Amino acid sequence: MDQTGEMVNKKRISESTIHRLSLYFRALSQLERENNETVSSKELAKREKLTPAQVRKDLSFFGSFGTRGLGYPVVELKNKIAAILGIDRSWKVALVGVGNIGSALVGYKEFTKQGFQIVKLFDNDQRKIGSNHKGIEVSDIDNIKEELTESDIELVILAVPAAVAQFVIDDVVRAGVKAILNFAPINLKVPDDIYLRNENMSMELEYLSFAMVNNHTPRKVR
Amino acid sequence: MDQTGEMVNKKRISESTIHRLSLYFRALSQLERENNETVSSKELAKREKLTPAQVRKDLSFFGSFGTRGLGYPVVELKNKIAAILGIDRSWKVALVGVGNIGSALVGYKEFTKQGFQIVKLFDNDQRKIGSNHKGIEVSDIDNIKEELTESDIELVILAVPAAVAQFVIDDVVRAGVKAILNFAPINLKVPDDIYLRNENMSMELEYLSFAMVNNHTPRKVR
DNA sequence: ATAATTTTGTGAAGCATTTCACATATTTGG
DNA sequence: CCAAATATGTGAAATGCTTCACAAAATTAT
Repeated sequence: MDQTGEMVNKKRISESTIHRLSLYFRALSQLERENNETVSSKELAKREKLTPAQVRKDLSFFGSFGTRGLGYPVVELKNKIAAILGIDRSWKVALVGVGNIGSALVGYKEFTKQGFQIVKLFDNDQRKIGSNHKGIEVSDIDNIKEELTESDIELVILAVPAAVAQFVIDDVVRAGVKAILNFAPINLKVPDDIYLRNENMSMELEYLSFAMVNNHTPRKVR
Repeated sequence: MDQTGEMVNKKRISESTIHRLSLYFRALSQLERENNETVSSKELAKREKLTPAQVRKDLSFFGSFGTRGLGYPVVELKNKIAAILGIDRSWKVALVGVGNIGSALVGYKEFTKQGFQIVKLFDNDQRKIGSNHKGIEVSDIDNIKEELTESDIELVILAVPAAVAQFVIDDVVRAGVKAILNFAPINLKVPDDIYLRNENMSMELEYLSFAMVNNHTPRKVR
C-alpha cells in the first residue's frame, strides 16, 4: 500500500508462488504443532523440497516477515499466509454432483480444515434428492439457480459428468457465483469475470506414465 | 539418437508441456467422436484455451505430425500422443487406503479410460480387509510389501491419512514400485529414483480463495 | 496450371521465473 | 562489548517458457 492506502504496484504474483504459499502454510502448521518458535527459509525449503532463495523471494512479494539472523516467526507467518490466501475466514461451498467423486469430497477433512465448508449439495438423481450426506440434504439440481442465488454461497465445486458440466456451470454462473472448482475432464466456457480452476486427477497419473516410459529425469514434485 | 545409439540431446521436456499433452489427448478424443479427420493448431488451441503457437511448439518437441495447409490427422495424432504419454498400454495399479478418497478412486472411470487399472486394494482397517470394492478384495496393508513384490504392479496410488503416509510409502518403495501418486497432504521422502507426484485438492480451492480475496486478474485455467 | 489461401514447423525475440550472491541486520558466543 | 555466525531481503544474472513472425509446404479456388 502507498500513502493513499491504495494497493499500488501490485506485482503480478505467479500461480506457482500462490501454490507454494499453500505448501508453506502446510509446513508452518506442522512446525507449529512441533512447537517451533521460528523457522529459517532453509528449513522451510527443505520441508517442501524447494530452495531457500525461492522461499525468501516468494514471501518478499508480500512483505518482510523475517528477522535476519533468526528466521521467520512460525505462528505469525502462518497467519499472514492464511490472510494472503484468504483462508483466515470460512467459505461457504456448494457441491454439485453427489456421485463417486462428489461423495468423497463431502467428507474430505482437508477442505474443512482450510475453512471451506460444504453447506449445500445438489444432484439430479431422484434417488439421491432428499437423502442425507454427512448431515446435508441433497437438493434437486433443477433448482440450483434459485437456491444458489438466495444463498450466501461464493464457491461451487463441480463433480458432475463431463456431458452435463457445461449446462450445470451455466446455471451456477447465472446464480452469481464467481469461483468454481471443476472436476469434470472438459474445458468449460465461462465469462471472463469468473474464476474457474480445473482439477484433473488423471493428469498426474499420465505424468507418471510419461516419466516411466521416457525415463524422464526431472522428478521435482508438484 | 546419435551414431552411438544413445539418446543424445534429449531436450528437457517441461512439466507444462506434458500436462498439455494430456489436454491435447482429451481434445483429440472428443474430435474423433465428432468424426473430424483433421484439426488445426488453431482449433486445438481454442478447445483447451491455449495458443496455436503453443500447440505447435509442444508437438514439435516430439516430431512433425501435421500437414501444412491442412492440419493434424486427428486419430493418428491422438495415437502418437498416447504413445508419448505411455497410455497406449494398460498399467496395473494398486490403491492403498480405501477410505473417503480411496473408495471414490476405485470407481473413477477416467483412470480406466486412460488405461490405469486398479487391480489391488490395501487397507489397515479390519472391517474393510476381505471386503469387496467394485470386484476387488481389500488386502491387509501389513502384507503390502510382500504382495506388491510378487505382483506386476508398477504404479501405486496412496490415499491414506498423512500421519501414516510415510510408513506406507516406505514399504511401497521397498517392494520395488517406482511410481507413486500421493493424495496425502504431506511431503513424503523417497529415494531419487522414485517418481512421486502429489495430488493436493485443497491447493486449487486455496487458489480460488486467493483470487477472490485479491481480485487476482490472471485467470488462466490449469 | 496458376494464384491465393491455409497452416505447419521453427529460429529468434520477448517475458517470466528461478537462482545467485551479497549487503545488511540480528543473534549468539566468548 | 566485540567478533563470529546466522539468515533475511533483493537487485542482477541465469535459466526456462511462451509468443512472434515468417519461410516452406500443402491445399483450395479459379
